Amino acid sequence: MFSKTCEYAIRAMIFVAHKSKNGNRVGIKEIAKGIDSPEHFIAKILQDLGKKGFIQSMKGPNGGFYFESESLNHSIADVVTAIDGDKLFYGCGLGLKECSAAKPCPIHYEFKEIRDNIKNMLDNAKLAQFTDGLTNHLTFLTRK
Amino acid sequence: MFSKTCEYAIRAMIFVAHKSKNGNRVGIKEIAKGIDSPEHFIAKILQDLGKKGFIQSMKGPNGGFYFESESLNHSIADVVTAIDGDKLFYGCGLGLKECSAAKPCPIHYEFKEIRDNIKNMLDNAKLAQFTDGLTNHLTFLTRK
DNA sequence: TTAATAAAAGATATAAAACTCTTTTATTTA
DNA sequence: TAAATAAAAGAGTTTTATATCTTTTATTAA
Repeated sequence: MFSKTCEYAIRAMIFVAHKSKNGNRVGIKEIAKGIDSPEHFIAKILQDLGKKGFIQSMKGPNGGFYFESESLNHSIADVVTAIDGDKLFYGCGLGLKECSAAKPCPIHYEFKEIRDNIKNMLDNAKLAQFTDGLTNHLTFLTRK
Repeated sequence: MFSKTCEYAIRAMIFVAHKSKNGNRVGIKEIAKGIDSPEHFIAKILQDLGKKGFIQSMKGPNGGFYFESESLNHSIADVVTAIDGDKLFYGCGLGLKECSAAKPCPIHYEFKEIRDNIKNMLDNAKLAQFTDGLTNHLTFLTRK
């Protein structure tokens, strides 16, 4: 469904949202460990998301990644779009460049329903809402 | 959602189902043109699906790909599973190896709904049902 | 039974995604 | 202001997916 890069991105964003609740900044090593991802790889991804304004960061001692409160209101769909683009939400299921009600592929209508369903779900999934589950150990981001 | 290989596979299967209705066999060149894919690449894919019993073929003059009637009853889900595996239907949305109600990732329940939805739709989409749309020019497999 | 046809198979090439390593820059604190 | 810290940036490697080219095998029809 998502690229591996995007999976790491979502995991990292939720992890940082969770860990930086109290105003702390979270270092890249802690993030990499916390979501079980290659350190330099997730660093690149977060730098990219940082440039795009989805997450904040600061260099130096006590530096790390964190969220300004507005950023916490971003949705998983925002992250997906930033990393993988919007093909998942608007692209043809069979990969045709042009596919619409005007010139539908064979499974166009079945797919449109699914895509709308996915978009709807991911639009309504805000980063902030996933922190409590982690805090209360009801949900998990690693398998260790 | 699907790999490119899988997109080509679905397009080819529907195309052959459509073209071989009358008992004709469809050559690989015609298929490649008909679904706008690299010839040798789709050949490999169909050979693979042939070995797995999802499509039939015959060599030599008047040879090509075709369907025995039972094969036409296969679903798009069958094709997807044969090519991409069942990660889409059962895998974790965030790529965790182990993710279940017992140890859910943060978005587990939201995702389960979507996955079930996708599986249900693709299970119920049989190859045979997409041929009429092509015959009646209500649906399309290329953009030419 | 030979020539033509078309899929099967094998080997190779290219491109994209995933991942790693090294150097630089910003920030803090002693 | 110097040393330590941690992200940013740049360059490179590895792996996987996608695509191409060549040879072989099965089938048909003349």
